[in-house]
Amino acid sequence: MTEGSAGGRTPSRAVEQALVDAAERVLVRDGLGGLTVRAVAAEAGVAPMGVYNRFGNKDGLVAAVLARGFDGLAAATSEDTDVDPTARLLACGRNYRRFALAHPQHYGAMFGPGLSQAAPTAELADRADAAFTALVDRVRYGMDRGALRPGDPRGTAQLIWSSVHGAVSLELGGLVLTPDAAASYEALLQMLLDGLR
Amino acid sequence: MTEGSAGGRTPSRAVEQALVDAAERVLVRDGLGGLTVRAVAAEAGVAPMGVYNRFGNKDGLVAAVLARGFDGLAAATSEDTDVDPTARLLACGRNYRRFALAHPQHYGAMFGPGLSQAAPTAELADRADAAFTALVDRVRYGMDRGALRPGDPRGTAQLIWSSVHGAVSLELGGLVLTPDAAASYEALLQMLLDGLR
DNA sequence: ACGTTTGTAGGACAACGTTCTACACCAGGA
DNA sequence: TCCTGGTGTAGAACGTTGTCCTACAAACGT
Repeated sequence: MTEGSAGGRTPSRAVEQALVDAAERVLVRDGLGGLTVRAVAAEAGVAPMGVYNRFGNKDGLVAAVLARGFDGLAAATSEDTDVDPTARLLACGRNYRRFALAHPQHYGAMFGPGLSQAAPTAELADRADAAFTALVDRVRYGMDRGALRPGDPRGTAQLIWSSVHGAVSLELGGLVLTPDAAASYEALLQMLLDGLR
Repeated sequence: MTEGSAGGRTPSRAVEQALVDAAERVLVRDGLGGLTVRAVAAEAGVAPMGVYNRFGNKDGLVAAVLARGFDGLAAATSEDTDVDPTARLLACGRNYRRFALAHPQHYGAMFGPGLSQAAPTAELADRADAAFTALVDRVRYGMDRGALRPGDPRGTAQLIWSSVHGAVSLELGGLVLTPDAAASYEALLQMLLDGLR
C-alpha cells in the first residue's frame, strides 16, 4: 500500500498504461464479451497475473478503461469553439452522439448495467461528474446569454443529459424505430432548445 | 423444427414456463451476473440440459425473460384510464419509470449492452415494437385532441421514449447528479409536454 | 405389445476469473 | 566483491461457467 507516495517506487508504471491500451484494443476488436484478463494480458505481452498486481482484479482494469472513456467523452463534448450559446449547446449535443457512435463499446460499457454494481468506484464517479460539469458549464453559458431560460444549471443539464443519453443509448441498441436516426436526434436537440428557452 | 404445429407435441411445455419463472426469480435475487444456466435449472428443478432443449442456449432463455419484460413494460405504460390527453401522457411516463424502478434488473437486461449483440431476435424486436406502439397510440391520442403539436406520431414517440429511457437509465445507474431524482423526472416530463405542444 | 422418437440426467470439455507457488531481478550492508 | 531481503513475474492450479456428448427412461404410432 501507500502507493501514492512521491517515491515512484513502481519501476514499470508503463506496464499499467500498456495494459489499459491493450484492454481498449481488445474491447474495440472483440467487444465487451471478449474482454478477458487473458486476452488483455496477451495483447499487452505480459502475464495475466500482471492485471492483478496492477489493478487488483478485472473490475479494476475495466474501471481504468471506463475512466479513459469518461475523459474522452468530456473532451469530445468540450471541443466547441462557437461563441453563440445556442450553437455551442448544439455542438455539445452533436459531439456527444459522435463520440458514442465512434466508440460504441466504450459507451455501452460506461453506461451499461455494469455501472450500478461492478464499478461504483469513487474515481469513476469523479470522471462522470467531470464530464457532467462540462455540460453544466455550457448550460450556464447559455443561460447567461439568454439562449436558455434561467434556472438551476445542474437540473437543466441533468435533463439534457437524460434525453441525449437516452437517444444515443437507443440508437446503439438498434431501437431507433424511425427511418433516420440522425434526423430524430436533431429533432430531439431542437425540442430541447425549444422546451428550455 | 416445425414446432409451431398444432399437435402440441411437447408433453411438458410447462417446463418452459417454469424455466422462465425460475430465471426471473434468479435474476431478481442474484442480478444479471448470477443468472447462470445451472442456477436457473436448479431453481426450476430440472437438469441444465433442459435449457438447451427448450431454448437452444442461454441467450434463448434470457430472450424469453426479456420478452416477458417488454410485455410487462407495455402493460405498465398502457394501464392508464385518464381521458385527458395530457394526463394520459403523464401517466404513461410515470408508469414507465415506476416499472423500471420496480424491476431494475429486468430493465437493465432489456436495454443493456446485451441487446445490440446477444439478442437481436425478431421476437424481441416485435415485443419492443409493441411496447413502442402503445406509446405511439398515446401520442396520437394527444395530437388528435390538441395536447401535442400535430406531426409524425412515431417520430414524436421516439423522441419521448429517448428522453424517458435516458432519465430512467441514468437513475438506475446512479448517475442522477441532482438531489431529487423524482423531481428531475417530473421536470423532464413537463419539459417534454412544453416542447411538443 | 413392440419399435421409434423424444426428452432427461449426468458427466465431460474448453474457457473464464482468480489464487498459489517457485523463480528472476534490484537495492543495501559486510 | 558477495550476500541478503523484498518486489514483480511466470506458469500451474482451482472452482465455476456455457456447452456438448453419451446412456437411459418415458411416451406415441401401428
